[in-house]
Amino acid sequence: MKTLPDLPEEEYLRLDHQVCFSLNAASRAFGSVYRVLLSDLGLTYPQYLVMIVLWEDDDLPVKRIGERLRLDSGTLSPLLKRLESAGFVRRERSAEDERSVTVRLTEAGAALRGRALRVPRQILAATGLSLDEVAALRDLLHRVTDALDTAALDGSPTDCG
Amino acid sequence: MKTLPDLPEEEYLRLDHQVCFSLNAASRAFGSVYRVLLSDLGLTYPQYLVMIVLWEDDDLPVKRIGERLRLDSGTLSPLLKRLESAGFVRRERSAEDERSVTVRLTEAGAALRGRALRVPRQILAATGLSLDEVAALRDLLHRVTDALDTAALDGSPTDCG
DNA sequence: CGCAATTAAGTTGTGCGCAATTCAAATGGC
DNA sequence: GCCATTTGAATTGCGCACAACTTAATTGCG
Repeated sequence: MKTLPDLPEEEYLRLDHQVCFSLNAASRAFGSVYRVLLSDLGLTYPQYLVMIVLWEDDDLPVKRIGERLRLDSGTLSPLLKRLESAGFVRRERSAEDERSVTVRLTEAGAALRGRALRVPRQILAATGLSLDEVAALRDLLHRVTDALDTAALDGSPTDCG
Repeated sequence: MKTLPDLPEEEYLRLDHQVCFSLNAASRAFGSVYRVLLSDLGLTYPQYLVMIVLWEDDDLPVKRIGERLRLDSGTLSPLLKRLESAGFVRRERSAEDERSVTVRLTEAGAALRGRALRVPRQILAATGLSLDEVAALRDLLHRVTDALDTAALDGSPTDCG
């Protein structure tokens, strides 16, 4: 199984060939559009993601939220504090396990969902993609993410050659 | 021309359906792998991108670098300062236009390219994608980015309905 | 020419993302 | 039961991304 042809390394180093850069650029382009749509709701995009998780499944420990979003407490702790002071969630120490902090929607947080419902369609429209293309893109990205995670875990210098 | 079928808004709000999240996750997965590879060179990923631009085309004003990477001076100014104090670039006011600052590789910066040549292949290998798949992904991402940029410029609430 | 508008960098402030560390609570081996 | 280990959050520190603003140089209109 051969994945890498014998092209000069020079070629691969060009900016135009960097997938990661395209990915990065796309991610930031999304950011601009989301920023406009979400400013109405008083949310940043990462905060919106946390709210989506809670709208699907309320009353979660920080740990679980982090697992779903691939974020650690270093990112989530301050973010959740901001969501709390915005009045969208409440945080309380778990009774069974005093180490754990449970995050729960407030009424305002739950109510916000209604106003958020229109966002995904607007975003989808802004991408100019069909639903099939979106699905294809998502699957491709999942594959890449999994592969990269594996490579990172192996810590291997991915011996190629 | 119909791009959006009549599914309940609820469906679209699920985390699994958010392309942007997949994109985000992929971007961060790339980050972990790049971090390991680039720490050898003493570069962060955004710094690496700036170096790629300069390796392709040395002696550029900050403005041009920003255009290629979609970054503004608020991001580039401190980043370039760090590259300068790392000894990889030099910054000097342009003679013809005193407003402009020209960025130029030092010998160390130019020499670094040799050690960076192996990075793209390692990254490509880590993605587990074929060259064709990479190209397809890149094209799809470019399309999305362009569409999102247009939507952002229009500032339109992307009337869908 | 003279002055308003534009342009290029830089600065400030906010919020992420992540590594590294700290602390307290829980767990497991003996 | 006791103590080392592990675990969940929080904190600290650094770098990036971006909005908003500042400053200084240039352009262009009258």
